[in-house]
Amino acid sequence: MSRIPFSNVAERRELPPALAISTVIFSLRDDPRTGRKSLWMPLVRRTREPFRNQWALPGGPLGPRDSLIDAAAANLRDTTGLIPRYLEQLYAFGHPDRSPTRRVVSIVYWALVREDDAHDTDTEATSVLRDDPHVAWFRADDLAARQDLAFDHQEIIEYALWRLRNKVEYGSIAYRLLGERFTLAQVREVYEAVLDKELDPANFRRALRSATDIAETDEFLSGGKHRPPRLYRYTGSPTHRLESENIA
Amino acid sequence: MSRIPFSNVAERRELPPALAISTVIFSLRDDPRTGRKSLWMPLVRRTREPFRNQWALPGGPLGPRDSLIDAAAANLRDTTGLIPRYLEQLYAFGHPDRSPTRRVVSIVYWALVREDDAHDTDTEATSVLRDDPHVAWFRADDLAARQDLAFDHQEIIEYALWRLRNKVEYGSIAYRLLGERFTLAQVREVYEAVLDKELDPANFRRALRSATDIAETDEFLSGGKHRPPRLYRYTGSPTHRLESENIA
DNA sequence: TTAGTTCTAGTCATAGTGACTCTAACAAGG
DNA sequence: CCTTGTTAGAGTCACTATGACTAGAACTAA
Repeated sequence: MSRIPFSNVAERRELPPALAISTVIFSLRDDPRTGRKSLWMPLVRRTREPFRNQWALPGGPLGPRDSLIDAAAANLRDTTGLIPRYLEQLYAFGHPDRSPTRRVVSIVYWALVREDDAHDTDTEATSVLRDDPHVAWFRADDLAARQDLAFDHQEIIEYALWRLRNKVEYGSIAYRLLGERFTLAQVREVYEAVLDKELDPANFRRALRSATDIAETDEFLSGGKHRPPRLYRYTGSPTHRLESENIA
Repeated sequence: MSRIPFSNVAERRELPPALAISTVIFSLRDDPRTGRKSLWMPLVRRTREPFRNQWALPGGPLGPRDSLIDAAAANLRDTTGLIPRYLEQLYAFGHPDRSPTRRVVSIVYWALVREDDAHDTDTEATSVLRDDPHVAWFRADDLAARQDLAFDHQEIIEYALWRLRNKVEYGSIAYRLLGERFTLAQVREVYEAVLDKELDPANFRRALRSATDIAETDEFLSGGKHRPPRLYRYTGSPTHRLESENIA
């Protein structure tokens, strides 16, 4: 690893572009504002220039022996402690001026994390330095409107949100944000959070029951102050287009 | 540009990954086999190792001042002479072993070219060396099954074909593969070629007329041995998600 | 003038969907 | 024990989208 000194930014820009991997992480959380569930994501605070102390997507360099998705998963674990249930390539961002120093091309992945997994990590991360946390969670909708994020990360988040909302296979998305067993109402909550609109429970139920990748179990979820709903499980295959992508 | 000598492949692999841009180009052509139109794409013959003399996707390095899409367009013009009507990022391929020499991460774009534009270039390219052409056109379906392409380009083509067939906005795709004015039957030919199945003319007509991004003109296409069909034009906006992407 | 072709309009049955109603099955509180 | 509140889950109705099909319109070629 030889570091070559350059006198100014212009010269650094003529270097071959550096390659970085970043990840947009989605999880589901209770939203104190609306009372419903909504989409949240963790950002990390930058410790170095440029954009020191500003919030950024977790990311890092590409290891010499890692595939792109492995690099994304490894980095995600190192920076946030999270292990995603889903990981898919989002887009490669490479505008020449997206980094003020040397040119960086970022291959961005997007990940889905279960609510339980995410909450564990959250407390763990904030317990280190509660006043100045290294990782913090934000409402996805808020971030898409903020202007103080590092690099072009606000634009990336905006695009990730768009992709999530225009994803065709919502079935698998809901499953990966929930646990092994779930009620149809929970799936509906996922849809409502992602699409940001209320759905008719009866019609939604009818649609889901005609979906092939969800099967009913013999278990029911008791404890609510109402009729116990039946639990369902995901039966669709975890594989996707492009083998070895995504995560079980 | 200093070239550092390395004794073996293993050491080269520890270098930072090189970045390359490649493009999968689709165009529409008469298919002598089926008699209908089908999807074709041009490949270039490699002049250097590795995979010397084998067919590969057109591609090249990323210029220091070009955006990713500009690099794709520039390279596409230089290697094949083609100017695409549509250009969108497909995927970033970065498996550690996809190149036998040093590690290469390829950001791949996919392009749509009009039949007229493509045919000009074809004759131009083959006229240079008719026996051993630099560029040649292949049926997309055939390529997706071939095993003798350079690098992982067969896999990339397979994925590009899958993406094209699962594209939601077919309207704009048909428009970009055709000219400014087109008949509804021509649009149907595009759909039939892409989806690889026959469509009912009357039903297809009904569906297209309810689409908002196609408007009828006062012109008709005469010359056929049948009732002259009306000509239509595309009125949808060329802009897409991610500004400055795609091409007018 | 006739035959052959495609364009174009229309019908009919069916599948899917949004809005809505109603009953079932629990918990909580008197 | 019984009422009330809540959500689960089944079902109805109207409307829309779509596949299969029929038939007339408008051209060319012979």
